[in-house]
Amino acid sequence: MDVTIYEVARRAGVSIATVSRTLRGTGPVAAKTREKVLKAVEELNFTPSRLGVSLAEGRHAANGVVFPDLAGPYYAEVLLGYEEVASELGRSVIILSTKGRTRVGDLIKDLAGRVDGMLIFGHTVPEPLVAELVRLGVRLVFVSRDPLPGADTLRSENTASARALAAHLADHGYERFAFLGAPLTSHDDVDERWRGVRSVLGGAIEAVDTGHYTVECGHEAATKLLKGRDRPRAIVCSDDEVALGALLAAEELGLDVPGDVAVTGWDDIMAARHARPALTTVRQPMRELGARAARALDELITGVRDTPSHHTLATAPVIRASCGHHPQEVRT
Amino acid sequence: MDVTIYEVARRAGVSIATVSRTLRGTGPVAAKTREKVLKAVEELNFTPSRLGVSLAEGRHAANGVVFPDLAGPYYAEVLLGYEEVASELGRSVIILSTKGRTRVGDLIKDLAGRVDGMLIFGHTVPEPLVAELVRLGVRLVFVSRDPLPGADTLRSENTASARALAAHLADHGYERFAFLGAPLTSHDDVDERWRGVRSVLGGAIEAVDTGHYTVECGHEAATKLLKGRDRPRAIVCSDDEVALGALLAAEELGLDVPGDVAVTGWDDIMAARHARPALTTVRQPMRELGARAARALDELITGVRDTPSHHTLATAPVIRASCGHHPQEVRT
DNA sequence: CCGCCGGGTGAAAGCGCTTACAGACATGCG
DNA sequence: CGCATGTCTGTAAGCGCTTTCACCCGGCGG
Repeated sequence: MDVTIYEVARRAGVSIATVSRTLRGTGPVAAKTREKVLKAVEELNFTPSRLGVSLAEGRHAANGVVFPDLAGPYYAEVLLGYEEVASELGRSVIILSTKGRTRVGDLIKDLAGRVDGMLIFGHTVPEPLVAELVRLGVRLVFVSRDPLPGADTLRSENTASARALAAHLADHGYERFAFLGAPLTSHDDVDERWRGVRSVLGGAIEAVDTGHYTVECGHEAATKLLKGRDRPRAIVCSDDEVALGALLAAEELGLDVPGDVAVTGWDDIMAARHARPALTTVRQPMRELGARAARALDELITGVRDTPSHHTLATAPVIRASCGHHPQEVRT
Repeated sequence: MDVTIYEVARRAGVSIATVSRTLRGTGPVAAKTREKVLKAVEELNFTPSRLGVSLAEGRHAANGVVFPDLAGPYYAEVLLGYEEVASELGRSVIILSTKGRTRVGDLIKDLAGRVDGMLIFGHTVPEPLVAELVRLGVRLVFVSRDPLPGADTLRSENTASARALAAHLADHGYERFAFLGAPLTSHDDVDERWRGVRSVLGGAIEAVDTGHYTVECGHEAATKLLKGRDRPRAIVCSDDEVALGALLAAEELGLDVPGDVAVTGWDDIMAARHARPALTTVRQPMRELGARAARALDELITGVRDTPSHHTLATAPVIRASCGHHPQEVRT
């Protein structure tokens, strides 16, 4: 990777400008000259240095993606959708996970210096830093957070599906519910889900904090909940991983799902379909979320659009076995 | 992001060389000068352009990761382990998925121009291109492929664990087995698993091709297999996703697992533990695979080591419910 | 009092490319 | 035949940084 445009030019007997023009198709080049250049390029196996190109062009042709973790399938799926489109658009994707990182600010700033724009998940980045990035003119797209000025936001619908899910559970005839989720403080997806559910179930549902959205935390919180008196008849979980933890807890306690207690998740990750029993959840178009984010970012970078856009993608409940018995078996 | 080192120098009343020296701590700088420079940096909120630094330094401080897909949890996990260490070592990671891509060669070459080295999964990249990359002097680490000259390889153990798994199944008293996997042609992980299993079970096991390592392919192949006459008593799957497909197939056909047919997977992905029934599988240290790869690549790049190394990480069967009934319940 | 040494600094040469600008050379027209 | 008009090509100025080299200057030993 250390043959430069100068060597090509020398070998072809032309100037580096001509080589550049030939390769990029900018400006006129005589057919004979082009041929000579291409031949030299071929022989030397020349690939323009990305660094040189970027420096001269003043753009990176790369995007960043910032996420808290890749452990669950959610981020991986969105990332995948993103990468596919970004690559199509000729941009590389640089990833940055913030989990367990100290000095996230520095990492983000370094990243900002390597890309033309970035996708940031939810509230991964502290608000002041977000403001600074916006001020610096970094093109930003946020996935799954509430709209903010100066950047695109993209998320999937929560409230309506939460209502639909709650209504479905109510139809099963249950009367006491619990909502298992992480801190319900910030304006994030889970908060909206909680509010959607509560708007239907009202005082019949109580919120329980799990700390994090993981199987372990769900397991722990559910165990406590199910062991206690006044065990809820149905547990609505903030996401699938917490729900899987709840399922495990019920199993260990010898409780039948959905006979003794119903459980629902959110996201429809791979494991949901295969769980014991199959998990009723809400499907998020994760890959499309990523794909749309990539296109949005591209618009921002190329300047096709300069006013922030805020979109919400539709979601839908996926009714499986964990929420209760259904007359005719539904299979997904 | 457009304040340059020149502006800082002007504001601090020094030359750009001094600014650079101050910031990088290379060369002597008088305390008073340093202070002036730092003050100017602070006021202008200066961050050195990554492009400029890289061009001058002749290195990218970035690594690439090439994988076929991020759909399953396997790649995501390895990637996560990789990113964590790479970031610790001050390197960004650029991802490239080859799934459904045409002109993979160009993509890889472009990537090669953006990084100091890369991690490539298995046989994602066509062999001639691998050779070219090696020839070009790109630092390479391959994960889960057989050793090749000129690059590091890192994989997890297959044969011994496959034998152990097969022995365990034999202990259950089964006599007819099937191996469900993708084309057993290349020298890859699955091939080793197959040979390990067969070395124990001999003629009692037959291989069935699934085409791809996906739930759908596993489902399809297993359905055919289980519907046919001479249904095997146990199905050893090439990986967890195929196994999940097999589990689904058995369920649909009204067959009890492990009562009517036993099923095992490989990888111990998240869904394995939660499957109906919990899936017996082999645990691969996915995250560690990634972490080790990152360190190996770093050694290659920094020049600490220049001879390729080839390592194999240990794996172990995880016995759960899908392989048969066990006297005392094992829970993981 | 002289010469040396070394800390501190700046000028300038890259790093590999793109592109504005200008020059060279044909060609076509009046 | 002269000139305008193109077409093609080369020169050189960046892009933002690192680093070598040379230089200046004060302090020290001789």
